[in-house]
Amino acid sequence: MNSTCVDTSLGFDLNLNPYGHIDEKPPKREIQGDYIDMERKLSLKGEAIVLAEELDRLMTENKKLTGMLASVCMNYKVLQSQLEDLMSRNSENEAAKSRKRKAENDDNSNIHGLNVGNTESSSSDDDSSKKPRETTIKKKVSKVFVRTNKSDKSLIVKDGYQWRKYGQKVTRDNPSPRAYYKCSFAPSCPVKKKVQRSAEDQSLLIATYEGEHNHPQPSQVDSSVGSSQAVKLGSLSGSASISPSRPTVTLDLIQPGTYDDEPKKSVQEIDSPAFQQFLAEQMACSLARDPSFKATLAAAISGRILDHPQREKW
DNA sequence: CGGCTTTGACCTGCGC
DNA sequence: GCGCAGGTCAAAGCCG
Repeated sequence: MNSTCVDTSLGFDLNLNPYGHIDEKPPKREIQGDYIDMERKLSLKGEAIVLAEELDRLMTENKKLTGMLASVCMNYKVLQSQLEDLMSRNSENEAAKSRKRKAENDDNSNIHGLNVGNTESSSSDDDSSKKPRETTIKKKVSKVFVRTNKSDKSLIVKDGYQWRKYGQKVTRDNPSPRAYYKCSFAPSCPVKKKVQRSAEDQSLLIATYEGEHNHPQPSQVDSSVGSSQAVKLGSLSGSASISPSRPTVTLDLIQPGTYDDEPKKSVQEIDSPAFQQFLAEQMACSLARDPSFKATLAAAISGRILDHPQREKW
């Protein structure tokens, strides 16, 4: 996610004093000497001064807010880098675990991310009159975390592709079963998907994708309405599938207050305004938890408060 | 009736 | 070689 700092400069150009400087006098009118007119002039001048002061105050506030936003952006970037660091460490641990068990012999193909679904027999395959196992061929592996409701027991992760479930197992280190899916859109598509609830967080579904689709996303083919979603999802999952070292994306698909009516939130909802709003709230929440952000905010607020009485006595 | 899910059996790799 | 655990197969059942 690119953090683009929006220029919040409000551009206050209220044109409060069309005559340039506040002391600059307006064109003379011929009714000088009239007492009422003098009074009006004086009050107008005072009003102009007040407005100019207000303008000055707003500009200062604008500057402060811009500064605050810059600091928020900076904090966000720091948090993002920390998160990435944490995620990379986690996936390294995971990779080390799996290496123990698998004793991989396929590092070469991993480097290039090729050989996806390639079941051609190699020289060592001569003795395999059995089915050619794809487990010996390294594929692109990506993980996607999908947050669902704890009460939702289904192991369904909607990602725009068609999947056929071909197995389910209860694994040793996790009480919740793991579901196995194959891509059913194209018979030749080698992509497999494993879906299991996180042992630590039952509301978190972990979908592990193996391989790459050799066909476009079904929803992309279908309709123009679905295509916009499909494109977005495509880019999303793309960002999650580059390398096994940092291949994770978390989708928090719970929308407050709406889940009970619609238990299976799909990934497609990331495009909805409600999701965007929720995302914004989550970001705000994350930022609020950051001590440095709090300090910056407190400094800005206290500065604002201390500033205020000075202005009020004008 | 075709496609999908379920589920027990089977296969394979690994550690001991 | 044996046992264990993960992964896959395929028959049976379900559903639209």
